[in-house]
Amino acid sequence: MLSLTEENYLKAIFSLNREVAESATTNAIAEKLDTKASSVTDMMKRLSKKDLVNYQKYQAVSLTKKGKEVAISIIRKHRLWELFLVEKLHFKWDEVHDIAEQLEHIKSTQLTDRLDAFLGFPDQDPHGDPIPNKEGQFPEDGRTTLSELNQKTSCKVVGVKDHSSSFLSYLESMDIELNTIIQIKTHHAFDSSMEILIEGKKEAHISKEVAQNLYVE
Amino acid sequence: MLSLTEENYLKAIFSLNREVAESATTNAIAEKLDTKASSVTDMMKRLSKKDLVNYQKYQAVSLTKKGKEVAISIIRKHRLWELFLVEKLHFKWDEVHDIAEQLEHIKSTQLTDRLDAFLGFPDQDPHGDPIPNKEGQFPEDGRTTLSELNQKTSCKVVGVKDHSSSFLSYLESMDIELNTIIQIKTHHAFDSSMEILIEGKKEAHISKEVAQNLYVE
DNA sequence: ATTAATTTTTAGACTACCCTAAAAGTAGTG
DNA sequence: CACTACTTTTAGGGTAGTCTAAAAATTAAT
Ligand SMILES: [Mn+2]
Ligand SMILES: [Mn+2]
Ligand SMILES: [Mn+2]
Ligand SMILES: [Mn+2]
Repeated sequence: MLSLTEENYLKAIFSLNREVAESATTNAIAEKLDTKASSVTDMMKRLSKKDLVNYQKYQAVSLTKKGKEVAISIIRKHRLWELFLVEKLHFKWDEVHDIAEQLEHIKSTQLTDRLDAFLGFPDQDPHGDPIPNKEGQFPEDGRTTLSELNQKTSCKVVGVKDHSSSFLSYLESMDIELNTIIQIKTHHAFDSSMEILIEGKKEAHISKEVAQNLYVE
Repeated sequence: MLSLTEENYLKAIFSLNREVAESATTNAIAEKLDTKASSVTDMMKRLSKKDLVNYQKYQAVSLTKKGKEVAISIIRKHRLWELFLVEKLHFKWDEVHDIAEQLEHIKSTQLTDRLDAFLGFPDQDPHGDPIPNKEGQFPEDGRTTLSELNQKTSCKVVGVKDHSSSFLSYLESMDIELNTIIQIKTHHAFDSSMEILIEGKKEAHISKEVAQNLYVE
């Protein structure tokens, strides 16, 4: 049985290596988990002994098959709980992450699977992130960001890339949420910023950074 | 912020003192939490320093106001989650306790209150136990056990006193569950056992112990 | 009132996890 | 190749929580 701490390390390594291969270095992991490099080294030795990570001194670490399975199951639980909180308990999408950080560690396969069924076997969480199924497979995700679209096109918000509370509440303040319709009026070439129309009502100017972090279709 | 371990100690002390006053001795607590007396002594010192228990060497321990509040909030969460598991995720009543033991430690007042609302502000868990409200008050509970009733009377099962998995699955095997109708045919005086009719269909003989652990009305 | 049995506490040690400071390894630069 | 900057590991120590074995206190019995 793994501890909450071990599970968090595995999840951190998984997400680092998902973004950029070979990027799960001691320092990167420490940063992500808000701990110190020496603590990471310590933990890598223990996880390695349990055959959860491939660790060699001074080298970036990777997950073993077993480690990957655990990480994915934590992510699955995290996202299912987030969806539950939003859909059933009416939380807003920027309020659920911290609670899900706790709920993701509840150990009961039955519970996870029944929650999955209760939610109708969803394949996206409230932030538009893919929810892996019982077998650990991620649903296909051919998502486009707003920044990839041309002028005069119209689209619907289906997710965010950046999940930070600051970004989410910025969106909230702009009245942008899941399923909001956005029309691109102008796409400035020089700084990639945009003039947009939100829900056909409100005009706004958004920066390149914002456009790159909004998934649309 | 309290640790899971501290919370479990508080809950154990609360339930010991609920049943019999002055009964939260070092040994009793150790037994309840499946640990050793020396560990309990150690923890009592720490909880005492945090003003959660009143502890004096060699004496039974009691909870302070603060300690009682924490214990009740854990119990509230435990019972709300149990009800959620049964009502919404269709678990059986003998399957939910262990999962609720984990869920009761999730820290978010908002979550608890919204779960409460989602379930319609219930005042009983799936085992018929009272669920304290947001203010920590237990709903009035004037429950009767089957053993208190006379011959030729009829009643409905509304809860159990003993929550052990073994008792619950014994009931399951007898087709006795929440809301089952039971008619008492004979109440033997010498051993307090009973001949009963379950749901008007099935006859059965039950012992005093069973009758004393079934709440009915 | 002694002695015996039982309960509780202390002493000392262990694991998981974390930290700081110092040592060692790796990489980049002239 | 030597020097520097940076990363990682080691050494040593801290806290929370646990355990066993022994000492001390309490309770029960003679
Ligand atoms: Mn999240
Ligand atoms: Mn986590
Ligand atoms: Mn329970
Ligand atoms: Mn518990």
